[in-house]
Amino acid sequence: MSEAESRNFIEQMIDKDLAEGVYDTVHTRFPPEPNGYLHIGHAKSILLNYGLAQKYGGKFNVRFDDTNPTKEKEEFVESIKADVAWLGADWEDRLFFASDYFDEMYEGAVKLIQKGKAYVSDLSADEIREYRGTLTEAGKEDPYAGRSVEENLKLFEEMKDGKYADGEKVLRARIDMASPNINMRDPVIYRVAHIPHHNTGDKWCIYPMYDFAHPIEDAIEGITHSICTLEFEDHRPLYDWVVRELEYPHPPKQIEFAKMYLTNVVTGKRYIKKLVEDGIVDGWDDPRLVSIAALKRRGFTPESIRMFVELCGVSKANSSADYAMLEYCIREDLKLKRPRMMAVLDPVKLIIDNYPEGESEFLEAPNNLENEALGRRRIPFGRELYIEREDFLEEPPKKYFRMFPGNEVRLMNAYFVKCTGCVKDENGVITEVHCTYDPASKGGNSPDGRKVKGTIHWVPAKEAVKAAVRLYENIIDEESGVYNEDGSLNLNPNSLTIREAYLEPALADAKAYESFQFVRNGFFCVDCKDSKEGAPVFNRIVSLKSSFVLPKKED
RNA sequence: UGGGCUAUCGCCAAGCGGUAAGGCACAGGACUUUGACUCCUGCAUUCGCUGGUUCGAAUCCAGCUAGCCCAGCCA
Repeated sequence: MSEAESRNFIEQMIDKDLAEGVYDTVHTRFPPEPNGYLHIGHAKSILLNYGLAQKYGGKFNVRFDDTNPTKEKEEFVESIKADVAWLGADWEDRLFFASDYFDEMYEGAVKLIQKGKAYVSDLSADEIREYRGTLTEAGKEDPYAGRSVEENLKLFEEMKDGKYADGEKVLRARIDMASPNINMRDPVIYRVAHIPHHNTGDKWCIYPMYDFAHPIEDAIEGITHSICTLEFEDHRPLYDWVVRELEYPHPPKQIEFAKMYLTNVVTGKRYIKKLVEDGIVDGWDDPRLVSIAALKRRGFTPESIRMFVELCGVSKANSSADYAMLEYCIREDLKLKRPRMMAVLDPVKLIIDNYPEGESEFLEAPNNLENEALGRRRIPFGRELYIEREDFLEEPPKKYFRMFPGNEVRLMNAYFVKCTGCVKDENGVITEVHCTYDPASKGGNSPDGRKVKGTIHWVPAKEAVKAAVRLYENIIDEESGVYNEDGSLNLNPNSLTIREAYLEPALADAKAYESFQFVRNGFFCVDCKDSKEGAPVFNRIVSLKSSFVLPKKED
């Protein structure tokens, strides 16, 4: 890393801190609230924090920010752990819960009260809102702000002991009711909630608010750079206030960056919930979604997501990356490390008229031309094959290099064949394509050196295995954007196509999570949920780029 | 409308007073047992706008404009 590579703004800030001796190490964290599934946006935060720790030889924690038991669930703790681990962000032995620090947070609150920096208020939620003022008007002092330290101490302890009902009393930080920053107008830092907590059970009936808890969590863990998203910028003065008033010796520093999502994807919890409830998707891990679990099931690799995050960069400008960038990353990752097999998604029979009836043979083929380490395979070959329906055209347009009467093409890894015609049924649908082959061209090259322009893939008719193959498109209709005028989602009715495809026999035993490149049809992954032993179901991860498009028919 | 933040190619994004990196996308061309991959080539006289400072500005200053965030006892 001796190159003068450009550093993002966070790295520049860290460099400065290190150079000035503000910190002598880098310690980051990923602090999810266990209230839902992680998605691609979280992946950015995870990999950013983890990557920074790696880059600077520091540490990375995972910490569940579970300060609000009304929203959190144990099941999300497990799914989040699985997703972070899958992405490769290693927290080693540093997996924490904010709720483990409730004692220290309580002591912190007491300390603030003792310093006269916090007070118990009896105002209702509505009254607090009224007293807070508006964006343009200053707030008014809380009528309970004048309570003595002793009284506040006593009241706060009683809150802890369960003497008050939910909402009856709160603890507020005494800062500045006239601050232009609304977050500084005596924010509530503790509330009463008689709800069992997934981690602490019913030990507590008061819970700290994010703004008070988060800086303490960071300080306790020795976090140096607390990286969060832009909407917390206005909270930074409060963050700094807490670590200052609580007198932490090495206060952490909050740095904000812009979240970045993909264009035309849905990440909102309530929308996804509705898609699941309406049966439009088959769960939070439906391959059309961009939750980490969905991306994994679709066949994306951690490497591809890492590449994507790096490619996108980090900044403070709100932005939305093209889905094409993600697609590029997964193609890039998979193209050299996955076998390339032949699969026919829309089959039509090809009959080689001069191939002896009843005979067959095995042909050898490399699993990946550019990567010999992936080995070779043997494919059965015979008189009858299946080819892609679009690979034969009775009347080809210009620059069409595949099958048409009189044209010679190569059957990939097999022989040169010359198209002789086709057979149609009473409706004019092509049922068979006929050709003759050149036995001398075995392997795909003719000894006389003649060339063909087109190479097409095929599978043997008898030995081919049938399998369900699912093709995906964006679940959102891209033309009209994500939302309809009424706020509902603008769905693409063609987001899922299921095909009964013919595959090379070798593909019959593919295991869940295994992925392949189907020649010309894209990258596919064996679905981990719907596949059964010997009956894989394939999800298309991404298609291949194609510069050949049939000209549109003119009416 | 108070406060905070942002604005550089269709999409990301470098740039930090010395005369616009890179990637994706796109378009040409070469190569090819995947019309894929790979390889070349092209793609902002211009940095939201307007003024100012300067020999010199995307970078500094002033004033506009647009977008995002904040009035949870959510995070």
